[in-house]
Amino acid sequence: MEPTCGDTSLDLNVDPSTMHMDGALVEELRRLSCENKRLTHLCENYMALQKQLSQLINTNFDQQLDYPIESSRKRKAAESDQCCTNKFVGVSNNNAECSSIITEDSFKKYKDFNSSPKVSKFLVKTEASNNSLYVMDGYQWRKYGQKVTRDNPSPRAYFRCSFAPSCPVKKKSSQNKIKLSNFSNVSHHRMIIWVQRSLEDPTILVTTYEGEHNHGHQRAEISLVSNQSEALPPLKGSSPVSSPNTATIRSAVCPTVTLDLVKSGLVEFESAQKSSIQQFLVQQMATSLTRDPNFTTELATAISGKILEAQW
DNA sequence: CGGTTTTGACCCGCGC
DNA sequence: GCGCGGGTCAAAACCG
Repeated sequence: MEPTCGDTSLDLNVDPSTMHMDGALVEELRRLSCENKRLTHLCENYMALQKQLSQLINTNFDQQLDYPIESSRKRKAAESDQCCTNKFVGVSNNNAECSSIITEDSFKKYKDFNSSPKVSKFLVKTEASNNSLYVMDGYQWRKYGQKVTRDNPSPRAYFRCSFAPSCPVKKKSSQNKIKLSNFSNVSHHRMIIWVQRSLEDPTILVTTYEGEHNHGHQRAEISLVSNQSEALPPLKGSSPVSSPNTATIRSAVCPTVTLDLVKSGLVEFESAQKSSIQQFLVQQMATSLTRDPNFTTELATAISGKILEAQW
């Protein structure tokens, strides 16, 4: 499937002082130009193949997602609520040619069959070595249970949205536990998530959301995992969101950025968050690309090709 | 010390 | 009514 090609590594360590526009050099530049065109063509073919693959995967996921939700209670709810069930497929950018891949942290909504988000289902591609059930989607979740279900040996983890100004769900001292009856009054505010690994593909996390957030994102946690670095471990213990008025952007490479929401407010935070993420993504891509010796080689080849074209 | 995670126990709905 | 299985609770452990 992967197109085969010869050794494309080029020795561009040429001393400019020894550079003479003689026949040999022109011939070399012509060869490099041809090679560059061949690489470009190769890259286009690769992208086309990858597009086809992702379309194929999406088709398969659509078929797999048509199974009813496991619990009989859920099954009934799903039947009655079928029209408002969303099915999303989160697909990581698993381009092996890049030195960075975007993992579950930045999964995207791939399909939206209905505008009502009461029940949403995501498939999130994860690293094979990553066994955690954490899905970083910008919100902060508190795990409140884990269960091994009958039809899947992988445990299912249950999370609740742990922070919202209007959300009364809080864990207090042992004398002031939140009872189940408290939830019934605020059921429309309640946001529940459960996560389970797919039986067919253990690297895929099946993430189901129930309810709607009545607040903005509390935290944008984008993790770009390069070939050298590791995925961020789940946040344990004390949350980096030290107060309800702060939000933290973490990354494996960049230092932690904490935004003060006291003055700016949530709306401004949303835009600041987006621009921070965009800025971070650009920086991360640039860092990853410049760190890759193959990229610098290809860049030099492309530039020399352009120079050659201009000269002809 | 306060918040989060873990995990066994309990609750409750459903099918038989 | 009983058993099963999924969902949730809550005490203890853990962590920064």
